[in-house]
Amino acid sequence: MEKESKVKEIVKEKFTEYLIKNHHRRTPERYAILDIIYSDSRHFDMETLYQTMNDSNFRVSRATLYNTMQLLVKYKLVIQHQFGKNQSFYERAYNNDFHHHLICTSCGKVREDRDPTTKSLIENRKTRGFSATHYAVYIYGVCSSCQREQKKLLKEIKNQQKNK
Amino acid sequence: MEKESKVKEIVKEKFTEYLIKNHHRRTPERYAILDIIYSDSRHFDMETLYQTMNDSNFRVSRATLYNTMQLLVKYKLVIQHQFGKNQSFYERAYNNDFHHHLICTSCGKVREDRDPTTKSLIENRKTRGFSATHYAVYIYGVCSSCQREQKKLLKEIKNQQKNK
DNA sequence: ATGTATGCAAACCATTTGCAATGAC
DNA sequence: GTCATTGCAAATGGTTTGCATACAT
Repeated sequence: MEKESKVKEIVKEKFTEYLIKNHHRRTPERYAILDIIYSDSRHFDMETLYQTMNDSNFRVSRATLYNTMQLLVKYKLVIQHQFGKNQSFYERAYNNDFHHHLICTSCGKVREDRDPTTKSLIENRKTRGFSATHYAVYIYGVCSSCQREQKKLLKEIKNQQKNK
Repeated sequence: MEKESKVKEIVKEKFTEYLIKNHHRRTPERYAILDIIYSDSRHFDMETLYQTMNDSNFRVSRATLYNTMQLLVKYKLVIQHQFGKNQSFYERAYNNDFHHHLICTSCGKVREDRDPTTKSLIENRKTRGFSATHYAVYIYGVCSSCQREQKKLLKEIKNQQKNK
């Protein structure tokens, strides 16, 4: 808990630094958005963020959300993902351990999976003529609950054929 | 060259097998699309595929393209990517060595980078309650030509400030 | 005071969908 | 002959944009 609030302070400082350096204004909206994002370490989509913001005491327009997310991504305070649908997902970048993303192609849910080995492997891999800043690993498959669902369905089909 | 045409034959057979098994029709459009895709080993977007198809002697509608791509992805003959924009990219799945994707955040170009080590590491990693089918590694950064561009720009700015 | 950021609504654009016509089975 | 597939055009939905207003500097 205590550590979390410290993280919030640090990213807030970093954000301030970037905003000043790039001659952008330090608006309450921007800080409110950053705060909400760093109140949770999981990934989220825009609609969820929009709802969460407006359920909290801070009403923000979608336009401002998109605008601010672009800044945060550029400043590397937020990572942007696309898990196969034409929709962006985001997660905080600072103080967030590297993890693979296990994406269920059946229900669309995304699970995280920490993997320090792959992390260091990818990080230490140098590629001539390319200056890497960040990376992502997406593993597609079927999650356990969808596997159960599919087995059940298969069984039903077999039973139906038997009863013919 | 010879090997390539053999690959085409094999995927064609696989496609036929899947289509029959799933009671889908074997239309000339579907085979023409598969053929075009396996004429190139690089990734491509829908618009490019649409143009390529129509520049060749086979005119196909966008609807059919999207429809067929869904099938090919489902049958794992094609891999679908999203490199950060709300647009899908595709590449053939069969006989295509695993590679990382180096995505330039400046110009958007995507380069491939073979890496057998990471491949086996990810493949051998078992995750409880998740049955993985395929995976992708995206590395974001700045490509060499954009790095040069940026350095040049920086120099110009410095010179301008000097001349003031 | 100046001009950037916000909020709203309209525009955008890749993708999906509805439907009549076509053609694989 | 039947019904899945095609092609077209319209709809969808996440994201972007234009513009008047608000407010950080």
